[in-house]
Amino acid sequence: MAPTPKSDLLQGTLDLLILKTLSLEPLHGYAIAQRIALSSRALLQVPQGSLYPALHRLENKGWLAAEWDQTETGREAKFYKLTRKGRQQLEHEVADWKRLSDGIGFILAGVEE
Amino acid sequence: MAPTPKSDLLQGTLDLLILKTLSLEPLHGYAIAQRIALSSRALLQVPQGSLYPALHRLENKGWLAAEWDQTETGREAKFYKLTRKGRQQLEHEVADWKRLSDGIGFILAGVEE
DNA sequence: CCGCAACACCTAGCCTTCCTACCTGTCGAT
DNA sequence: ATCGACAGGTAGGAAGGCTAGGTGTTGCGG
Repeated sequence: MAPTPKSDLLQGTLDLLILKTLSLEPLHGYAIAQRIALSSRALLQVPQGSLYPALHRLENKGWLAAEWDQTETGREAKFYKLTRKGRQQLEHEVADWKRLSDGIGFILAGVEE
Repeated sequence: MAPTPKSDLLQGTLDLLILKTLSLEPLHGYAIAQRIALSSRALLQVPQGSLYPALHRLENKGWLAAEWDQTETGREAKFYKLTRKGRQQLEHEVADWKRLSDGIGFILAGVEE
């Protein structure tokens, strides 16, 4: 079978990925997905059916602000950018991720004391 | 503020933690939670209400086998051990974790290209 | 002797988040 | 004229974890 590009990321990481991606520059939804795929070196891919609801969710929580604008190619698209709260949330999520990632790292390494 | 013991791990990682912990030696449920806390250096803590249902789930999938026995202190406890299928699943989950972890690592590092 | 903490197991019910599978519409190239 | 990439979206369901409760035992401090 084909190398199975594998979608399926872990619950909870999607917010982190979106927030981090938008912390560099505002982007529209479609571009966010591309950017995530690109900068994760194709390890992670976000399906549209996960992405758009997530964007709405994050916007409702006040972490993102949306605005219609034009892409470089002259199309209408909804651009999202981080709010102040979103930036704080990002820091928070990065810390959480690090804790989890370190914790699992220890366990997988079999490092005991 | 106190170091915030923080529970809340990500969905999907619990199976990995249990499988890995049991790959070293069979343990009963209560001890699994302690072992995870210990070998993650207290970064991760699994509440009982997450642990026991997870053990049943993994057993139903055929990844664990359970057996009543006595603890060192002479109490009855249900000991779980990995099945062959469980070991395969562990490998699988480790690979998935690595992919995710690397992917997010790239993105957080801002490594592009 | 009483009570409480640690040991050890369990369930119900809710909540969140994600995925699959759809749908709409535009633009450019073939 | 049609097809793929671009760009947005929804509906429905499944999965998995958390909170909050519950049972019973053992051992220790007061």
